[in-house]
Amino acid sequence: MKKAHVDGQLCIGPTFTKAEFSLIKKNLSDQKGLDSLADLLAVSGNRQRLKIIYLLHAHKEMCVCDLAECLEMKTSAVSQHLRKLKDKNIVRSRREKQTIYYSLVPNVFTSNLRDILTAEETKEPHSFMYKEITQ
Amino acid sequence: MKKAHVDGQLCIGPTFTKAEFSLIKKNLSDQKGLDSLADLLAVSGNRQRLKIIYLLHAHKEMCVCDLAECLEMKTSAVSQHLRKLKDKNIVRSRREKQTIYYSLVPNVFTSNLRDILTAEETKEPHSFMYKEITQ
DNA sequence: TATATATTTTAGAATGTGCTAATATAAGGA
DNA sequence: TCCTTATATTAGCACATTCTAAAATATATA
Repeated sequence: MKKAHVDGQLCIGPTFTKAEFSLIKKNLSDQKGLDSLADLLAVSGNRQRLKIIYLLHAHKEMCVCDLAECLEMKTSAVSQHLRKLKDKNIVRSRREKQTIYYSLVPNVFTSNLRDILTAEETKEPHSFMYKEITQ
Repeated sequence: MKKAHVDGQLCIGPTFTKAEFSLIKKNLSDQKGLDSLADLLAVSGNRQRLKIIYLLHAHKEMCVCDLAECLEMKTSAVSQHLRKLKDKNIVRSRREKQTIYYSLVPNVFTSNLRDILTAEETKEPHSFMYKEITQ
């Protein structure tokens, strides 16, 4: 089984053949959802935005200035975070008079997030995340 | 039910009382795992790093230059991504001669990621992420 | 209409991230 | 030992992100 030289760099370790690399690369580029998933994770993976997600998870819906008060942030900053969450279909909004209420969109991604948040609640810090599965 | 003025800003919409805000803020700061979870999501929420996670999910273990070849990146860049993933206990490494093999750490977080990646595989792009749950 | 409340948008500054190129470290083999 | 391979580290640049402050927009009410 002949090993493939990596393009610019030298690397002839105990790896894959050129044909195998081609297959792996093809399969990788076929996973069209990966980039979208990365974007969803990135938008959720901000401390303030995850707190927003948590608050909406815990309170069903909240307006911008409620969130600003809870997070001790300017409404302007909260609004910018909410726009990013809305762009990724993580939250939605409804208007009632001047007030705009935000809530989590019930989709597969937020449902996974809710599961993680529920499991995390009332637990020791980090216990959920870092506990290794030994099987 | 008297409404609370939000600190610097004016906001007396149909929101919570000061006492309720206190409780919500206290509960929020009690959720010690939120920041760690945000950090995990942020590290996973990078397109190249998620591809690394996907490749390790699909191939059990790979060395740095295998990953570099598949991702068409410099080994240096891959190595920097791997360090971030290792810092968050998402991947681990083992040495065999000069070669260092990386694999996913089997913990609750990576197990959730694997579930999402498995569900995403063989599906239409975006179908998994954006399909709304109507119940 | 004028004024107040609620939210959004924008510009700009500070900070963070991800890459390249160069260098360093580590292990194997001549 | 010297040279090659494999990986890691560092500095520095380009670009992205997040905040503040100010202005804009939208709605409600006197």
